[in-house]
Amino acid sequence: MNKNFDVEYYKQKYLFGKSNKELADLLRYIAYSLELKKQDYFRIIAYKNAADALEAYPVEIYNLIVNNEDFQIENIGKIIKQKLIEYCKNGYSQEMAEILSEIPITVFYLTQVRSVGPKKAYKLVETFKLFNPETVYEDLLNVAKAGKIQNLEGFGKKSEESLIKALENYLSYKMQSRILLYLADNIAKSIIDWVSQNQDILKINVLGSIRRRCETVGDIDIAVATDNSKAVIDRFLEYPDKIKIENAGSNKASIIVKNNIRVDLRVIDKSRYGSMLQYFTGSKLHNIALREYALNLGYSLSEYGLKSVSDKQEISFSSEKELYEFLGLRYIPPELREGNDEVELAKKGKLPKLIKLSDIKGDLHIHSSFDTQTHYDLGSSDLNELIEKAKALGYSYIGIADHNPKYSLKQSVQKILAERKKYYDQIIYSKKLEQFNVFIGLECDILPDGSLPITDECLKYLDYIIVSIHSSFDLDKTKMTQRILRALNYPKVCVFGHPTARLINKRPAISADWQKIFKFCKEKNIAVEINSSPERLDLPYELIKMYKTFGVKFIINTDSHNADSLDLIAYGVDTARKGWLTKDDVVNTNSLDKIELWIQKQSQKK
DNA sequence: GCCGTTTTCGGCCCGACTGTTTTCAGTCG
Repeated sequence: MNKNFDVEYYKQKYLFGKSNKELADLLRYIAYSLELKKQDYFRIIAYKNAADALEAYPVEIYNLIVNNEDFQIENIGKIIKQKLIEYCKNGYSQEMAEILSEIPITVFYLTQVRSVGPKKAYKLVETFKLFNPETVYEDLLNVAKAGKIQNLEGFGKKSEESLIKALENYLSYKMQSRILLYLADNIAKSIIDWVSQNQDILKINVLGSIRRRCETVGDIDIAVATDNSKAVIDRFLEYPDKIKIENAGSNKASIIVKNNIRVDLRVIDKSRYGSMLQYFTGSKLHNIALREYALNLGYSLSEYGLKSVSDKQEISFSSEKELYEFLGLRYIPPELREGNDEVELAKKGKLPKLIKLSDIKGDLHIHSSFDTQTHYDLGSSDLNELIEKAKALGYSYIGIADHNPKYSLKQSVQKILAERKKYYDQIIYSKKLEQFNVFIGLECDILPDGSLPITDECLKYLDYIIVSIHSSFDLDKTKMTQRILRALNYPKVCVFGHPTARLINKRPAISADWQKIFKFCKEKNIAVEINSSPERLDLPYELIKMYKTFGVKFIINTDSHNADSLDLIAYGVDTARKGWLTKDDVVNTNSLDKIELWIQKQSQKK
């Protein structure tokens, strides 16, 4: 018997990985396995739903399980939960192994290729004996290139060609993850600018995860309202920076652009535009919740509108607002549509009034070009340029938080900070600022033991300190928590900078007892930073939402290294909105005198 | 297998696109 059919093979420890995404794939493979064995349709659906829910769940459940912490996820009931627990604790689950073992593992591998589902994968694996998991993609590619696939029943020349492309694509891009929101924004803007030059466009919007302001984006979706869909789609297909056209119909077309990003354009008449906008903005979980809610009112919800269950009458909506209002709901901003409890709260009228970009009155995490002899990058703009930019943004204050000088310079650290203060004070004085202030801060490393690389004598040259982690990211949870708490206890600390220290797609969040840390921040009046840098977006929105209920205050900063980057504050505001924050939750929505008072108070504390 | 303001049984979303077919299957979102 081939090893892939053997239960023992599927008992290799963590054969499918530990992340939520990988665990979700594992559940999907079980669904595929059941599908191929023609088992109960709804049992299959149940595994797929569980997989979707797990993939959308914000906390890595592997960590929860190994720490014996409980979790409740919609659509994951007792049975699947128990299997996940068994898999995470033992490295495999007996029952899962049994279900999977009737199908070669290479079948599951092939389902990762676009346009290949379980049935095609199974047929290909069986026909061409593709049992080697190490080389299955290359093996199939060779078979396809040899022209052997077009003769298979249900396949043809075209499907052979598209399979070759899909495989080549998969092989060249399989290492690539979802792109950052910031990059997706730029691509989407360029395409929208191009398409919008067509005269037949009545409305155009970006949909999906970009519109919900998710930190990363898989595909880019765009909606257009028009009476001439052919002209709009033709224009879209002529987009000059496309790599290829994926498909093109009368209501929808897809192209591939740089970074192997797929862009879908959906076209609809003006009268039903609101329904389409709502439907394809998602998220999937939000739509499920909304659909259930609508069904209770006697309507079935689709991308075309509502259909009365009783008399089949269709109702269309030209705007999203009308749709939500018709259902008796307050308008739900796209950022909140993640399938938590937003539908329920919209019904009760209890959605928060989300913070807006215009609420921001200043930015306290800016790096200037003054040479503090740090071992990090300096900023490239000087204080004059930063003040001008901040004024242009309508700010009342900024805080310069350069990196601390190198730790090895011990004796001269104080001297560098003294010179810096003198230099800044001169600029501030000479500019005769009115209704505007500059705070002189410092972004200070939290050393591995929780101490800070400055002496008490340095404090007199500083208005405030941001503490943040730039090294030793993998301490265990207990040590990391102690480390952070010690640093937060230093005098003049006002801000805990980029708390999880994650870099999206590059470095995972540190492990720490956030509950303990944020409670401490609340007690000490320390603001928890929402760092707007597109590759950080740290604190992540899930944690913001979770710990907002503690009453801790947040601050949205850019961590800018040049004046232009002050504009990126919008990404921090998006993240705050996604974390359900209001103006009152964020300290830098406060006026200058309130901020001055807060900073003074922090410096008087021991 | 999941879920419950119809709660322990009996329901569970569905339309578009592609390709191969000649009325449908597979895949995707």
